[in-house]
Amino acid sequence: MAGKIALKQLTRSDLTFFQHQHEVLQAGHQKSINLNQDVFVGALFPALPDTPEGRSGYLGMDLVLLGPGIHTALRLQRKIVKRSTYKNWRLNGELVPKAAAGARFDPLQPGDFVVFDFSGNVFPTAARLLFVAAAVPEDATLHGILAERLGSRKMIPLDSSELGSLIDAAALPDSHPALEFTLGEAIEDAALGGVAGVERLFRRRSGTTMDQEALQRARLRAEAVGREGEALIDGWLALQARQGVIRSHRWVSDLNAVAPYDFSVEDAAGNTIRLDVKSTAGPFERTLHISMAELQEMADAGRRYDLYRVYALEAGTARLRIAEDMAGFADSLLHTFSELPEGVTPDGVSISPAVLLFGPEIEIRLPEDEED
DNA sequence: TATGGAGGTAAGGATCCACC
DNA sequence: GGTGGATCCTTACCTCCATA
Repeated sequence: MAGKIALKQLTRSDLTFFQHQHEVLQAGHQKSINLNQDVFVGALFPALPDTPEGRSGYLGMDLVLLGPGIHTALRLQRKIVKRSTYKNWRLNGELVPKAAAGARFDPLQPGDFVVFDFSGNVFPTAARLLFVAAAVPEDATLHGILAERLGSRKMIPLDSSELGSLIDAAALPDSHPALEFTLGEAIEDAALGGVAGVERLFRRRSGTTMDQEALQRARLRAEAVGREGEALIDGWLALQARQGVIRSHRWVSDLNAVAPYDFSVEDAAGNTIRLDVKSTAGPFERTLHISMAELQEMADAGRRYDLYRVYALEAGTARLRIAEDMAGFADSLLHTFSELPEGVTPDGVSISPAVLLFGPEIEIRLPEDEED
């Protein structure tokens, strides 16, 4: 996940977000977690006040709650609101009921931590929340490290690499949900069949039931991202056709899921180009995977085959870089594979985008009527 | 040191819903 | 329909801190 990350120390009133603490702490009627202005808007979403969503003061939100300690993810729908009279945005809506959460959040006390990982570039559309409680033995080391990092401040932004370093330093047990933050890229890679991701997970994790759940979530997410990326390119190509940049296009994989390419495009000169879309919500550099069938199709010298790298993908927006005419590259790989012993055939390859010749970045932002 | 902005807390009003 | 409790939302006020 290419998230915007923040670390916050929980106050008494923040903990009223949970039914148990709301009853026990008697910390007022507020049922929300305060999102400090300087971090939530200033550091993470500076353009938010200028968006219709920001002006509406209402952001619907899918939440995945992780921790404290070792628990499976709890999914909820809540909202982040800011009325005109509010000073801060607040994660609000409804407290987390005991019926849904059991006793897992009961150990949380004022002074404990929550790590927010928001999805969304301009405004948040979803978030993962990792709760870290001093009273939970599995969290104790990480709690100390986060306390030292936060110092006297109440809420700070973090980048993913720094969060990864903090979590690594805590030497958490293999099944701790915080590892989803450091191993998210590896999980996505493994879900797509990447060898590097599998190796990294194998080194760090021990195949618990939580791993299966995380992997399944990553697989479903990767599929959804792939589909969303193709839909976005479909809309973008339609726009290109209307502007006369291309004559027409056809979304082939929408009709035939096993097709070795995603789109067939007729350019302005009437040439047919096949193209495959590789999408990620993460950064451009994330490893991409090409199947053997796609490689063979690429190597067909009679027709141009382009690779579309869609990244930083989120609702209706993404960035795109295009590697044109992959035939030579695919041909060289297939030549290498021909040296393998008879009866041995690779299923596909994992490729760092750095080894391909990509064109400049194109920002894709479709008008609302182009989405879907 | 004064001031203003932001964070945290708590009081009270509005609304919903179960029960009679 | 009336009543009362639970829940949710709004707002006021206190405290802290950065800045001039």
